[in-house]
Amino acid sequence: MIAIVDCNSFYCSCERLFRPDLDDKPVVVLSNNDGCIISRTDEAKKIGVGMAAPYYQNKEIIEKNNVAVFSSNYNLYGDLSMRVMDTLRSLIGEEQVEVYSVDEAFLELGMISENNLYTACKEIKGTVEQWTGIKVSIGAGPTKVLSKVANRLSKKNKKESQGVMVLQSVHEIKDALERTYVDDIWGVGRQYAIKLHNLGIDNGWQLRNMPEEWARKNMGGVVGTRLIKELRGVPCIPMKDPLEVKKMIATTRMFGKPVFELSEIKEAVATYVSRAAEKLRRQYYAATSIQVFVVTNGYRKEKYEYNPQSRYQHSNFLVATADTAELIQYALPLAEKLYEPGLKYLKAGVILGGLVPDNSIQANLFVHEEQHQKRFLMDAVDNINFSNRDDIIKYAASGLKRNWKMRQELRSKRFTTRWNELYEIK
DNA sequence: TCTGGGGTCCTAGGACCC
DNA sequence: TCTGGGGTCCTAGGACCC
Repeated sequence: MIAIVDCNSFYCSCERLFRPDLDDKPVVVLSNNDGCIISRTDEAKKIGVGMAAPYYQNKEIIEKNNVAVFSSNYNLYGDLSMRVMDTLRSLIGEEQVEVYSVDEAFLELGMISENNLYTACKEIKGTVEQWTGIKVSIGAGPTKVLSKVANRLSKKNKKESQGVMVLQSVHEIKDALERTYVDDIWGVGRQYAIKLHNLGIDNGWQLRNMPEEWARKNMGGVVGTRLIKELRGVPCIPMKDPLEVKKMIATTRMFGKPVFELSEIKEAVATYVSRAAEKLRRQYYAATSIQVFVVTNGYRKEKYEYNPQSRYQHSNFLVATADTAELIQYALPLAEKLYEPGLKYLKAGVILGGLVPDNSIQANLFVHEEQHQKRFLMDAVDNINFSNRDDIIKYAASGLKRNWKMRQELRSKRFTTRWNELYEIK
């Protein structure tokens, strides 16, 4: 059996941890640039705040109801996420936990007897909540897809389920799938949901009973057949090896306000390269390719038209690197190639690909000793930036004025990752 | 004035090989 | 009038996820 542990309104819960006065009040957290609402509590949902909705469209209702609003504080959420995951690992074993996202993890529960599943899940939930202060919901079933179905229902009826739902018997599974619209099934997105409804397939049980061949033709090939099998209780999406390496690392941002000048775009690209390279080094990888892209608001002249268009350029390197200076040298010419005067630029991004573990470069005969020195330099820079302030040491290419920087006006303190932002008790 | 960021997997099609 | 079969690698694009 597989379980999924999911933190309730994760970002909001993190904010509440240091603001207990908000425990029963509506809270929302905004995306970068304070653009969209990306986390909301049940209280906020109840008064009609939309999920993933633009902030400005909800401003009125938010102000009227005294909703607490935060800009996203990823240092804080990342640290608390790690605590939740560490707790899970210590409870059921490192090998049994697959971290699926910042607020979710799959658990392999094969070692727990079927009769004890519910109790075990309750215990896991209780311990995580007690140790970290973050509330979670747990769903369990014979496959990942069914565990997600269970998890969703457990959240929907919190009182009745007490945040834990286990699907074991055929009868339980049938009942759960009949109560779940296809739209709410993991792996069915907007496009497929429309297609399914048009065919009269509305709930999970109906979908489960479709032939695999049909799914192969109509729901993205093998992806579709896997989904049907999982709904039938046949595991097809295995647990991932925790040691598996990433395939790409991206840093992309909307600008705080639209940008027109090449110089500003180059500054932003250099800055994003620095961020991405930091992530790369933190995981002991190096990259062999880079992709730079920009998003413009399109060619149409109509006012306020939101019609984003992206353009890409990429290049490959002969020798993998994790050196910021070198990566900047690859990236800037790409930015120049992308630039076309007169357009309005909304966003830029950098994607590092072809990742390899960086010890494989050190083994490369053709790498000069100097490369290793650069790695020491980078480590020193990373340490200083991390322990003091982001970008206290940075490359000149990434700019000093940074007019394009994103807005983050309502961010809470980084209580758990910065010495000078520790929680104060007076 | 204002709409996030960071990922994964799969497929089709082209270039190339013997 | 006629032109194989089998394979790999790469990229772009589409769908999905949180």
